[in-house]
Amino acid sequence: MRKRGSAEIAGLLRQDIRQGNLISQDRLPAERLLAETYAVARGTVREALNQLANDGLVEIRRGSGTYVLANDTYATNPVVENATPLELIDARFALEPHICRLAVLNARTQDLEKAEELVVQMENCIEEPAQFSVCDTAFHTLLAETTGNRLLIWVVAQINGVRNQDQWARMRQLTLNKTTIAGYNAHHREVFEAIRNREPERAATVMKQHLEAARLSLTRAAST
Amino acid sequence: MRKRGSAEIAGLLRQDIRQGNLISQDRLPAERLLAETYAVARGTVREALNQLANDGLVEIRRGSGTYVLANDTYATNPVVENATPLELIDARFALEPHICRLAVLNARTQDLEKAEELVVQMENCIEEPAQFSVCDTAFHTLLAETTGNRLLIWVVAQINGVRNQDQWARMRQLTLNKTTIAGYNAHHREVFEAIRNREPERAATVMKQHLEAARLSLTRAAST
DNA sequence: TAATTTTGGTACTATTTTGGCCTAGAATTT
DNA sequence: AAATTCTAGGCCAAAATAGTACCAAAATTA
Repeated sequence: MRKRGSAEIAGLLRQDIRQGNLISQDRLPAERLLAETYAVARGTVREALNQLANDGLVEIRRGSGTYVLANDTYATNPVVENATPLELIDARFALEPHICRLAVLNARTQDLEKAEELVVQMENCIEEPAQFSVCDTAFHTLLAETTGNRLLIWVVAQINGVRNQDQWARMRQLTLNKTTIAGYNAHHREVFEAIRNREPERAATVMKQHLEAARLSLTRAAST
Repeated sequence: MRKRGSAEIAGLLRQDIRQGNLISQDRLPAERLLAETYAVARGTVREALNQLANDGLVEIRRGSGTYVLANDTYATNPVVENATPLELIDARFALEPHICRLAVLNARTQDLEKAEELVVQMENCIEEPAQFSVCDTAFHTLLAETTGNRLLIWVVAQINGVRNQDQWARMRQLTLNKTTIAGYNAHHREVFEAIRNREPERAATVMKQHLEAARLSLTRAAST
């Protein structure tokens, strides 16, 4: 892991603001908390925040907190922010099966290694929904990256940004239990093996089944 | 004069900056680290960095690091702006067939009316590639809107926003002739009728054929 | 309202990181 | 053989960071 200085942290926060993960008038975590989460001294965080304030991205209020300012430069996207979990699943239903096909065509050895690593990691997360979720996102992101198509990579990144929303987190908590995680893991492994064996249509089909299962969990959770 | 190794490294870094892997205000790895990663002595790296600094690409700050400067020459636009026509087609290949399915499920009478209007309009554009192109975009956008999925609508809008004027416009000029427009029109009409008749799979299949044809035109044009 | 907690502001020192500079020797080109 | 470039290492000074403590403004709570 690369050593992170204030410039890196400022960059990370800038990216979050640009992508709309942090929207106007949101309050950033306290400096001491940011320092802890980035495993960095508070002074470093302060330096990063001052850079952002200089750029007019945030406003720092003594005793209160640091707030994201409205900015015309980085147009935030209310549509993406407000997407419902069901809209999200539909979008993934559109994208990911074909992403699987393209991944089959472009997967290199190192991609397969990374993918298998993630699959194994997820299989060890049956009791830990939160960590499973992180790996799950990483897995689907990796598939997009494997396509080598920058446009698709970007689109998936945007959509993944939505998954960090409150509503999504709540739904996830409702739907992710031992049984569903085990089911998802079986899907993930099958997708991985289809890609490794260079079977594009099978990979796409399994991904469809995977998403269909996810959609079912969602609608079932929503109706209770 | 011996071929300078430092020039090679300067070239590699220059490429990273140009491609946007390193963007404005990013800090380059430390000289000692760069030396290690490029398997080269530190002095060589320093020589390379001084070349870049002379070219005004980076700023070297003693005790701090080497930073990428903002530069207008290498436009560091978002990925979307720089997507190639082929990446674009692949992305549409992923999205639009499923969008057709969802459109079938959600199409209201007024959506069908608008779609038919656009189909007719395109059929009158056989001699006018430019106007055909506008209607074509509108048609595909309408399909996305018909799904009612705001996330998909947004994604398609972003993809349609791909400028990359030069490359894209050139490709369009190369590929859009009377014959191809006529072919596309047949596809569009068939998609429209599949949606009107509530046949989701047929709509998706025809859309795939449509995009396959578009991809073929592209690759054929690119190889000439 | 008053007390408490939280939050940013500031100061200070010790440590680490980083670029600047130098040298001697090996490798390559002319 | 001469000249140039690269390697490898050490040392210096500038800058950034870690870590700590305390202050003041704002927010929260009793």
